[in-house]
Amino acid sequence: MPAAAIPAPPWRAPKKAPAARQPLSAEAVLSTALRLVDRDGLDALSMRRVAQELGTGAASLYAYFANKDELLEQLLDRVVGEIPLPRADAPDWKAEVKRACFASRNVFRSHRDLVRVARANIPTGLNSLRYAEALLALLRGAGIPDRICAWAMDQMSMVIIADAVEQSIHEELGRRTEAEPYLNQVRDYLAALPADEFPNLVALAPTMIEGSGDERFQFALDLMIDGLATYARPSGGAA
Amino acid sequence: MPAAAIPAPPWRAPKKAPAARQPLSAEAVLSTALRLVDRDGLDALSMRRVAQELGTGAASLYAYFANKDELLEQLLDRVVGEIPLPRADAPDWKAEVKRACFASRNVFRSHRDLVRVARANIPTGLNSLRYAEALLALLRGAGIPDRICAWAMDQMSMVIIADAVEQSIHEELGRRTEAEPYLNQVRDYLAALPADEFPNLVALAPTMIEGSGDERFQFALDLMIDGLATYARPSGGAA
DNA sequence: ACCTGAACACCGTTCAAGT
DNA sequence: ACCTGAACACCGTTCAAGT
Repeated sequence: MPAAAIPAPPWRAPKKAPAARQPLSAEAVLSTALRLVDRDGLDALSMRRVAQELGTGAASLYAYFANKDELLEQLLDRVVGEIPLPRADAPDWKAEVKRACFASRNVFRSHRDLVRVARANIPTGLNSLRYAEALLALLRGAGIPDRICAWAMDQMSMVIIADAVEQSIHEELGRRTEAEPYLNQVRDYLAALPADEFPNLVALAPTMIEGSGDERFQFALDLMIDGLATYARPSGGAA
Repeated sequence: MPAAAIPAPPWRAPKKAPAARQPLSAEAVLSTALRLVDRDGLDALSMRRVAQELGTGAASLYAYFANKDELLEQLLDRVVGEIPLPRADAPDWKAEVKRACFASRNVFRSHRDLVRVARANIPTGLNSLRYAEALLALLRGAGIPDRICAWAMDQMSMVIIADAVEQSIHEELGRRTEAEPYLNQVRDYLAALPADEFPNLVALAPTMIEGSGDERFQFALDLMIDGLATYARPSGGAA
C-alpha cells in the first residue's frame, strides 16, 4: 500500500486557503457564474465577483472569454442545454410543441433572471442550435411550410422568453419588497384610478391579475399554435 | 424706454458658459435624456452625462427622480405618449388593433434601443394607462370577454416590444460592425453547419432570414389577432 | 432651504510588470 | 509564455458642507 494513499492527519491539513479548488477553465468559470446567478440574481454577476469566487483576479477570465457578453451568451447556452429536446416523431405535434414550450419556460424559470440575457434571437451556441434543429424537424414533419416554420420558431421563442422575463422580474421585485404581493398592489392601483377617465381599466382591475401564470401562458401558446395548425398538413399527425 | 431693455454690447457678452439654458426641471431632464438616447443609444445614457449636458452635477437629478430606473420609466412613458391612441369606435376592430400595433412598433423604433427598458408589463405612467384604456375599450367593444381582453393586451404588448427590441439590437449591432449586413452573416453561419447533425437548419438557412421585418411582424400579429377573433362577437364590427 | 462637489463603493477592460 | 496586480475610465448614489 503506497504511503501516498494514507490521508494526511486532519490537524495539519489546510496549508493554503481552499480557494483554487479548480484549476480554472472555461467550464469552471461558467459553473461558478451560474452558481452566482442562481444564488444572487443576474445583477449581482460581475467579472470581479466570479473571479473572486475562483480565487483569482478579474483579468484572468479574459483568457477564456473575450468579454462579459460572451460569458453571458455561453452561460445562457449552457442553460438551454438543460431543456429536453422535442421529438420529431411525436404522435401529436401540437402537444409536443406545447410540451417543449412549457419545458423551456420551466428551465429558464429555474435560473432566476438569467433569461434576461436572451434578447436577440438566432443564438449561435451549440445547445441552442441543437434545440432549433429539433424544433424545426418537428414543425416540418407536421407539414408546415418552411417559411412558416422559421417564423413560428422565432415567434415561439419570443413568447417563451418574454413570459419568463416578465415572471422573473416580478419575482425579483417581490424578493426585494416583503410587503403585500406585487400583483395585489397592481390591482389596487388600477382600481383606484379615476373612473371617469379610465372606466375600462377600473372595471378590469380584478380581471387583469386573474389567472395563474400558467393559464396566461397556456392562452398565449394556444393562440399561436392553433394559428400555426392552419398551415399544417390536415391529418394533424406526423408522417 | 428702460435701460434694461438695451441689449448688452456683444463684446462683453458671455460672462459664463451658456450651459444652464433651462432652469432644470423634470421636463428638462427628460428631454435631455431622450435626446441623448436618440443620439447615442441607451447604453450611453448615464446620470452623469445627462447632468453634464444640463450644466450641473449628477446629484442634482435626484431632486426630480428617485433613481435612474425611475427616470427611465418616465422616459419610456413619454415615448408611449407619442403613439396615437386606437379608436374604440373604429368600424373594423381587427384592422384598428393591427394599425395600433404597427403604430406602437414604429414609435419604439424611432428611439433607438430605448424600448429595451420596457420589461415588466403593467406600466403605471399616465400615457401608458391612457393607451391601455383605449385598447381595452376597443377590444371590449368587439365583444371579447373581459378575461381574454386583459390577457390579449398583455400578449400584444409582449409581441410588439419583443419585436422592437430584437430589431433595435440588430440595428445597434449593425451600427458597430460596418462589415457585411448582419443577417447575411447569420445565413452563412447556419449554411456552414455540419449537414448531418443539422439538416433542417442548413436547409432553412436562406429561409430563416427571408421576409422583411414587416412581413414577420405581420405574421405574428395575424396569428394572434385571428386567434383573438374567435372570441369576438360574430358580427366582426364594433357596436 | 436648496443645491452640489466630492466621496464611496462599485463596474468592465487593459496592460505593464512580474513569474 | 503565461498570469495578474494595479491602473484606467467610467458607473449610480449619498451626504456633508457650502450658499
